[in-house]
Amino acid sequence: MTAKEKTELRKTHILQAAAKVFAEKGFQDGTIPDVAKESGVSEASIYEYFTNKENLLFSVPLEAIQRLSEQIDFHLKLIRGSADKLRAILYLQLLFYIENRDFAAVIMLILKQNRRFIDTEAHHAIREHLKTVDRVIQEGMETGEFRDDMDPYLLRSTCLGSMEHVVTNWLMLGHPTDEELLGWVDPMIKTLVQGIRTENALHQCPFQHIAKPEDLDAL
Amino acid sequence: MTAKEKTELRKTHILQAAAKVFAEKGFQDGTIPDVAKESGVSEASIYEYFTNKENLLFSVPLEAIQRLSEQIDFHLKLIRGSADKLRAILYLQLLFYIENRDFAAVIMLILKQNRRFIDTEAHHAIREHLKTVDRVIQEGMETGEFRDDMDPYLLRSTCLGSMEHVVTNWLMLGHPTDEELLGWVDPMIKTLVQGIRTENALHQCPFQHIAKPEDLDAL
Amino acid sequence: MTAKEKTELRKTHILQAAAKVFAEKGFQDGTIPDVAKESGVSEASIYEYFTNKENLLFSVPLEAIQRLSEQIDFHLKLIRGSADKLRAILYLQLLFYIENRDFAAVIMLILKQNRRFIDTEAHHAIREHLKTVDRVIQEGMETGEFRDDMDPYLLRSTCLGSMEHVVTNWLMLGHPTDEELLGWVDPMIKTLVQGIRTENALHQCPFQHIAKPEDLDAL
Amino acid sequence: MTAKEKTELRKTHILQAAAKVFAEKGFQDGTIPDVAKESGVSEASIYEYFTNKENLLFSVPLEAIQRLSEQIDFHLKLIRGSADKLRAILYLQLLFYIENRDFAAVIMLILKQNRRFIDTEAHHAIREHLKTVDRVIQEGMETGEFRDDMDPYLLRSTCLGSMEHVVTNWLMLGHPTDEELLGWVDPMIKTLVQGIRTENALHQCPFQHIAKPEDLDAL
DNA sequence: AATGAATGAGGCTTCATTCAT
DNA sequence: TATGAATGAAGCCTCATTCAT
Repeated sequence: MTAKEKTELRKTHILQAAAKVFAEKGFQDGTIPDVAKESGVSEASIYEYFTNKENLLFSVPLEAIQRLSEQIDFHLKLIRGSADKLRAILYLQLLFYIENRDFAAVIMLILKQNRRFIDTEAHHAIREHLKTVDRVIQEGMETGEFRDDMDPYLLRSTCLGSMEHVVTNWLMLGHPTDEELLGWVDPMIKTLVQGIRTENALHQCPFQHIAKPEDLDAL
Repeated sequence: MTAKEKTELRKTHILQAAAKVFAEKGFQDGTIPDVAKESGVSEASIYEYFTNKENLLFSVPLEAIQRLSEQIDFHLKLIRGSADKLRAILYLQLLFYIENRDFAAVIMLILKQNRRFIDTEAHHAIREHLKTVDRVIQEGMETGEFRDDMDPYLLRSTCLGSMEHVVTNWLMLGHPTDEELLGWVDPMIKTLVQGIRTENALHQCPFQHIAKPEDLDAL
Repeated sequence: MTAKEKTELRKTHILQAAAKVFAEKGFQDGTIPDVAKESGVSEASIYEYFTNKENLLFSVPLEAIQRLSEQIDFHLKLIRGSADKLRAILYLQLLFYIENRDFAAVIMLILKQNRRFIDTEAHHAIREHLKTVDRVIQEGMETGEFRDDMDPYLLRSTCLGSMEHVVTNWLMLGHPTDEELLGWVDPMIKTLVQGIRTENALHQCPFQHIAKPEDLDAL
Repeated sequence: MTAKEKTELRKTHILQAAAKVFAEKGFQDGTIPDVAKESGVSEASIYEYFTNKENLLFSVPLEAIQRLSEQIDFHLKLIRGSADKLRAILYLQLLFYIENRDFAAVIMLILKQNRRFIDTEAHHAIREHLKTVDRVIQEGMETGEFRDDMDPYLLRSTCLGSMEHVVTNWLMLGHPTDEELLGWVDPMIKTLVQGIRTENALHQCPFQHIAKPEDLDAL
């Protein structure tokens, strides 16, 4: 028992080191020797826990994503209103990124780009999480809180894309600060929910002349 | 004259090959030998045109971004209405990505992640482009077409983030098809402009109880 | 214990191979692959022991010089008379060169020419050795065995320069044979100590008219 | 005629550039591109004048050595006394090195180490120069100005070795200054001619017990 | 279980050299 | 004659990975 726990601890330890190294240097520039140094574990030992360098990379977000997912699922049960649920998702996700910056960098900057990541258990967990978001959106449409004349996938993309864009800039440029970042959740949600246009502009949506006729009905 | 043109042609040729290689394999897994093979030029010759592997990478988007930027600037002059202008920007950008898939992949997947890219001429061109977007948003706020109670940076992030998210998925997952992708411009704009909520929900924005008091006025 | 010894042995082994390769081909023409082949060790392994090709080069003479230095210091304690001490120094040094031809070539032909070698631990050891020579000369002047109207640095240069010239030719031209070389120690010392001129010529040193007045007293 | 002169000028120009480059960086680290840049001539053009990089190197000292040799030969005719002649040789050689530092570095530091240099026309010129030195020494022995119980080769080695040692240090360490260096000719000659020992020590040459019996007679 | 030691594989890069103009 | 352009060849070095202890 203690032996197994010890092993598990060591593994976590290596994963944290890997997250830091990969976050700082990227996957290819971050080396196994780097991870060994950072974790204080020998190179050979890393291969006792992970079959591969890539396997190590893919293992970095696994546990974290699951934890985040569970957390979100739990909170969603306590919230009524689709917009509020959306808000909670973004909030918790941002909070998680802030508290686990290295993981965030690995997920947002490195894994996003790796085609093989898609076949991974971690990516499966991400897709599960996406389903949750989809469910919230679906629910919002069904209850009439959200428009139902929009592509749900686009809606999701808009929500997540906004956040990811902001997070990526935060990771790459160090802007804004952690606190400011969290403070942006509400404005972000507000923008998404209310839309850009003013009330006056409500009935003269200027691009509609390009849209297909059936879109007009949707207004 | 012809000699210089030939040289320029060769350079462009190498850049296209590099774009393809890096788009397919990533920066580190794509090798100079790969680019040499793809372009039919010797490895050594590549170094006649580019000082570095990284310099080669950074040169890939340079000309393309400038071309796109000029194109966008030109079209914007012909369009009235901020929303329509936003739409044109997204449309042209998507069109460009579709027509230059490799460049798109290099910009969206590879360079996004490279910290040194920020100090690059190409990145400068990108920042210039961002300024154009900002100007459109600013203009929309000033003319009253857009709400002016929102952070312009967030607005921009929402627009671009949505598109980038979609493009990234298109690049990584091959979904949707090229035609579908272009067809999403209008729905995307619509989502952004109109917001998510229904008319009924207009006056009961559910998350406002968290927002600061002055936000209420803004409604 | 045995493990450490084995490591040390391997290192020495590589150093000997390196000495041979560099002695035969020079530093630049002698390659790491050459050293690998000569030592029967893989290229990569060489980098386990030495950070650099240059570091490998600089490590070649390190241990040898220290050993020689200690040997000389030990013998000097047993000898009276500055000329005899000088003789011992030259003798031991020549003997060492003969017995370690590759090291000799590396020191005399290759390192002599490398400006960065000066900042090296090995070069420090050489400077220590030079101090020993200086001390002998100083002592000879103080005891009255040597003239004290000469620049000690020049005296040292004459002694070492003579030897180095002979050794360099021996290394480059293979002339004279090893035995002959050792046999030259006494004539060399004799030449240095007695000077070139005959007794008759003692008082008509022809170039003195250029020398400073006080030099005349010294005669 | 003018065409030929122009060609000759260009060649000299390249040689000077090569001397500078090789003197500063060594033969291998100094590249043809370096020489091209330094001389303002294209790389390809260098190959119009020299078959090889090594041929370029070997051509660097050729003309200079011949010029120096002729100069020395000329001056020697004007001087009586072997010691004075020796002095003139050292003086002119040092002067030449000082005035042609790059050539000096190439000869002393680079070519000394190159085995193929021996088969070169320039090396032939050097050997001719050595014969001149030998002739002076021989003459000194025959006229009774120099001892004739010494190996002439050793005598020459002592003279040249002393000088080379000093010059090498001057080149590598920048010590002494150019003026000081020339001022050392007389002390150097004095040391060589008079020997190290004092008059008192004349009849108790301490190492003689090792020397062969016939050496005793020489005293 | 943990690791020191060893290496195959391969990438980036540089240059001497050639050739067509 | 002069050179811009092109490249084959090769070296240094790094690292993921294995294996004996």
